[in-house]
Amino acid sequence: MLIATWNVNSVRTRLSQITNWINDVKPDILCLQETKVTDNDFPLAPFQELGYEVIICGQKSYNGVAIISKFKFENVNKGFTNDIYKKNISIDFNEQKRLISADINGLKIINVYVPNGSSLNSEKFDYKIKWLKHLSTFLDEQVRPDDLVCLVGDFNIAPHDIDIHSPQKYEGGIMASKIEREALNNVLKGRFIDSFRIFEKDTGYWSWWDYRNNAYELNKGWRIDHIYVSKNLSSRLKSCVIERNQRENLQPSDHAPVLINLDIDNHDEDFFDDDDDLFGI
DNA sequence: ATGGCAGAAGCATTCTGA
Repeated sequence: MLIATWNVNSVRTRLSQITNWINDVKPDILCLQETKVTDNDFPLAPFQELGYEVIICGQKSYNGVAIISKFKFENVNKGFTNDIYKKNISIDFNEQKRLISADINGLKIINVYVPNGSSLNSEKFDYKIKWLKHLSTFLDEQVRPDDLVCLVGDFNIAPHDIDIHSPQKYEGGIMASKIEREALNNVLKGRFIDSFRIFEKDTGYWSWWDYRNNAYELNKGWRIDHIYVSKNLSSRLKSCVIERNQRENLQPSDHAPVLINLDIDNHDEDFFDDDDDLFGI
């Protein structure tokens, strides 16, 4: 089962690149961020024509998330759930469309677009940290111990120094600060693992390159897009790759897709069933 | 310290992103 996340920086501008990539890779589930479009104007048909269902949670100009799936959706949540939501009376975290989740083919898929935060002394940074705390509470209440969970998206945080091309230059700054990393760890709380780091321990792998300063050509990137899976899925992970060639498209997104292959189609029980059938022949 | 590049809104230029 192929599951992907991609900050596309406008689904309408990137539409043909996304459908081309779907035709090429044929993911089972694709989570999008920064769709930058209202639900009324979201281009559903191109994905439906490829045999996918779509759920969307968008707004005008900014933010916006969507999930595209070969399988049907159950228990769809757009934004934070009401029970969580009403506990915070100071900030309306559902105003900005940054969260969508659903149960898909036995998995709980949670797609996030974490706020960027601008700079450490800004109000936006304060919002980013509070948003992550809110997400942590959301997970506390939504996720059961035995759930099979994929928490994916653009986290706008490099988890470690090896996830930045020049860690000394950006040390302690936005997307690299201790405060953000601790807020992220509080979300993960030891219950999730970073799929990419199961397969690759080295530095030099990026999912985002700034449009400015020729960053892609100079390979000055950051790894800020992540696929976290619950620990009970770790033995099912077959691969995790960053599709960096998508950053070489004409008029590309500044992010590349991240893709995992999860072996949940062949449970042990199924193997036994197959064996029984074979012996019966 | 600032801008650089890109998208949306909307028609000149501003806001936002990371």
